[in-house]
Amino acid sequence: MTPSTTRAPTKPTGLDCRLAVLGSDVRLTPHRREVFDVLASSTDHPTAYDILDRVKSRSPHISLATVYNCLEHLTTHGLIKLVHLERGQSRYCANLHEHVHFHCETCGKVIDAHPASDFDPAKFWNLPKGTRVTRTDLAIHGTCNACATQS
Amino acid sequence: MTPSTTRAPTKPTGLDCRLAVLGSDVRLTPHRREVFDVLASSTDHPTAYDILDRVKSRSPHISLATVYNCLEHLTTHGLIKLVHLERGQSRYCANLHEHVHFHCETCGKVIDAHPASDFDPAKFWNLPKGTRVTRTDLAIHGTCNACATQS
DNA sequence: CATGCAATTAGAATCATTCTAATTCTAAAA
DNA sequence: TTTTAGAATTAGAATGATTCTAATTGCATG
Repeated sequence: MTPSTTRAPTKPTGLDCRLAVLGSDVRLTPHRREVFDVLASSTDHPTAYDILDRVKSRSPHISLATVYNCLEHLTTHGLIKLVHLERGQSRYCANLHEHVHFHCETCGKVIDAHPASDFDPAKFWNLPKGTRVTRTDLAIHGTCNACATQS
Repeated sequence: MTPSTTRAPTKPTGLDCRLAVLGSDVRLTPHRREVFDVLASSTDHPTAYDILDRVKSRSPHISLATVYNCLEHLTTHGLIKLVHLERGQSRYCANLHEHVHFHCETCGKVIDAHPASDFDPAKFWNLPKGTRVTRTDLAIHGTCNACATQS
């Protein structure tokens, strides 16, 4: 597949779903919609494999490659967030509210935590002059209540 | 190699180097020492491959497996820190002072930023009751001054 | 209804890391 | 001082996660 010319993506019409985010128009094919819905209804920060498993109940023939493609598309269009807490599989998150991730190092659970007050972490650190900040990722590692009490 | 009994690690003596960190005594073999020294004199948050390249100038026969082993040992003993900013290779950091990582999404550079005032990020977030925090990782993503000005 | 590109797919390829089994080294026991 | 047990190191295989490739399918426009 070596296209000789490039053309703007087909405009979304008909069966396509659309979602307006950050002022841009994101085209959602059925698969992309399903991947997004699965993630939006998950609170456990699933991996690509987890998402494949869950989407399969509705679309049994979807492939891992398509899940990765959809996740990539959704991420670059700002509909979901990619989370890197440790080595190995990336995790995904559809919570677009300002939040941080608490990661339990015992059971591996990831919990969203929301700010107690409005707060810009970037203000607290001496960043070099001229630095432009686009996003901050705060990961808090430790032991969750369940693991802490049963030990 | 299937040891029938387990014995406490050999006590460091003679040629072994030692470093007292966080109250524990960390045994440093020559390779571990070299890996640590390379990292301590680097400010660019090198990957395991980067470290292998740099250590090779002193120990041409060191293997990637040994570099990983040394990094693992140094990490679990608190002498260095593991940094996950994006997909792919992990990065390592010997700066044990409280700091965060600024990651330039254009050139990939990683810059340490130190706190402007004393600050506990965990205080600003509503963590579930009973949560124990062991460490926090703050990654700030954006564009560094050099990349911002030349675009 | 034909055309062209986007989306999807299966499977191969790549990349990062960990594992395995053999070898070497070192410190303490004999 | 020699022996010896286990730790460290090694090369290369294996695994796991992700990306790439090439072929196919689906859809919207001409």
